[in-house]
Order: sequence, then C-alpha cells, then structure tokens
Amino acid sequence: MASEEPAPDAPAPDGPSPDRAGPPVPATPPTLLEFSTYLLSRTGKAARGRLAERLARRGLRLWDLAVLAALADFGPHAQRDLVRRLRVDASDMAKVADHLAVAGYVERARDAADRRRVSVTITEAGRVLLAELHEEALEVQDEVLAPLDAAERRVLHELLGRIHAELPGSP
Amino acid sequence: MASEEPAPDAPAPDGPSPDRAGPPVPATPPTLLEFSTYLLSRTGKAARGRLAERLARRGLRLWDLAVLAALADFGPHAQRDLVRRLRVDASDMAKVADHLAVAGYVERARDAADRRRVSVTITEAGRVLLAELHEEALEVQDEVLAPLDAAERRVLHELLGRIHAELPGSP
DNA sequence: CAAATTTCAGTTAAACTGATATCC
DNA sequence: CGGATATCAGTTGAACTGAAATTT
Repeated sequence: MASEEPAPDAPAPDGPSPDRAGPPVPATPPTLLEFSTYLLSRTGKAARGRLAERLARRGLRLWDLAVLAALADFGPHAQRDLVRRLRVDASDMAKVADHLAVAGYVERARDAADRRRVSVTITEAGRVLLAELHEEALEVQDEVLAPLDAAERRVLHELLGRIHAELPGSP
Repeated sequence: MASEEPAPDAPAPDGPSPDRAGPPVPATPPTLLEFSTYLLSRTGKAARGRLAERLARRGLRLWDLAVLAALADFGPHAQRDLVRRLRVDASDMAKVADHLAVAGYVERARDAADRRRVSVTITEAGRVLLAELHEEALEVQDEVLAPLDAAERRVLHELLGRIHAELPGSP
C-alpha cells in the first residue's frame, strides 16, 4: 500500500524554499539521481543541446561538425565510409553532404575507380569553419564541466573514454 | 591548405584490419574523441537508448519511469509539479499521465482545494511496475558501465552528479 | 544477375508551440 | 478581469524505413 509516502502534513519535502523570484525548481527524484546512466543521459543531452543551439545560429547541425572533423582527421572519404565511421544513417548522410557541398565546405566527386561512390573532400573554407566550431565546442565544454577542476576533468575523460570504447559498434 | 592529410598511399590509416567478418568499423575522429562532451553525449545516448528499448517492449516510455519515480519518492503531485520537477513539457505531461492512468499505474483526481489542478497518485500496480523497471535500469547500467570497476563507478557517479547539479534549472 | 552505393520519399517518436476550456 | 492549469491540435527536427537508380 501507500505506506512509505511522506507524512501528508510534512512542511514541504522539497528543495530550496521559494525565494520570491520565479517558481522554485523541485528536487529531481533520488530514485533517478542514483543512476549514473540517468546523469549520463541528462548531462550528455545538455552538452549536445548547447552545442546544437550554437551551430543552429550558423545554420549548421551536429552532423556537419562530425563530418568536417572526420574529413580533416582522415582525409577524403566516400560517403559510405563516413556512414560507417560516424555511424550515421546513409540517407541522412546524403543530406548532410549535400548541405555542406552547397555551402562550400566540402567538394563531392564521383570516384573514378568505383563510380557508385561519391568522394567527399573538405575545402579550405571547411577547415576554417571547423576551427571556429572547434572553438565553440571548447567553450560549451568549459561551461558544462565548470564544476570540475583540471584533474577531475582528466579523470572523467578517461572513464568516459573507456565506456565509449566498449559500446557496441566501437572497436 | 591540405597539408596535414595522411599520405595518399598510406596502407590504410584506420583501426583494426578487416577480420573477414562483416565490415570493419573505422575509428572515430580524434577531433571528436578529445571532447568529453562528445563522449558524454554518445554514452548518454547509448544508455538512454538501451533503456528506452526495454521500456518499449512493455509499451512504456522513459517519461513513464520518471513520473513513477517522482510519485514514489515524493508522494502525490499535481501535474504542474511533475512538470516542474521533471522539467517536462506540460502538454506532454498530460499525455504521460493519461497513459499511466489508463494502464492503472496512477490515479488522477481533481484537487478539491484548487479544482484547476489534477492530483496524480501512484497505485500499487504502479509500485510493482516501478520495482521491475528499476531492476531493468540497473541491468542496463551494468552493461554500459561494464568497463569500470566499483571504485571507478563511484568516482564517475560523483563527478557526473556535480555536473548535473550545476546544469541550469537544477538547484 | 546479386550486391553495393547513393538518393529520394515517407514514417515514427520526441520536443516544442499555440489555442482553448476551466478555474482561482 | 488577469493568471494559472490541464488539454488538444499542430509543428519541427532527428532518426529511421523502403524503394528507387546506378554501377560493380
């Protein structure tokens, strides 16, 4: 039965009391906060959302950044290789590549050896854009990780890296 | 310029060589892997996705679990309080509450003191379901955090908790 | 011909917007 | 009345599905 609820006359089981400044935000349920996976999901979404918002101001999406990074790090790719490396849907990749090409950040060309494939290469404008986006991503990271000092950030990065490396489709 | 690309005749700059078993998965761009926020986003999405898939098998969504957890942790809520505590959209909350009520996991009742409000209370069936979902969430967490030992998991949880606590709309 | 690659058209679930009815 | 609450209808962007067209 309902035997473990707070006493109905308790003085308010919630977080900080109203400061007369906007509605107070009640506490997140401890049952959720106990889960590292909940915290992962929440913090990850916050980080992604903040960067996505900055990219949107430039008319860009997160996949645009990921594709430019892959091209800068590894050189030209056939779209199918971008699809595999970034684990993005092939039909979405076609749209991203088209968008980046129209904007002048990549060039597309039919592969001479296998004419089914479209080779994608980053342009100089793409490299310049990537450098700017990299800077923005660092700013967002610094906002999100603000509560941690440098040593803690290194620990966090290492732990997350190990989790990421073992996710299915990583190795 | 394009001065830092891999030599065009390099033997293949990628990850593990093809094992003759399905297409090999190329390495994620280091430019992305350097970002803790990228790892947060990826691992968080993986965790959320895995739990969402399990809930879907029961015809449930992640918000259903969050609402049940809030009701179990803090007792009955007006929908507006669930909206604020879980930071979910009010119109989505109406749908979640309706779904949970139809399924018998919560009961809704007009608040006598303020008849605009609908009070939501978890039922015994809801508590039973929550216990099962809690178990599933632990299983998913154990899968995702598999690369970490117990001490590392505690460190990760503490660091994520501090980040989460400072996200806008938390305290 | 079967399989691979790219592309297009459409679907689905998630998050958000706007409008409305009701009540304080 | 203005403001709050719940609800409904519709929009938007993200991820996915299915089916082409082309080439190997």
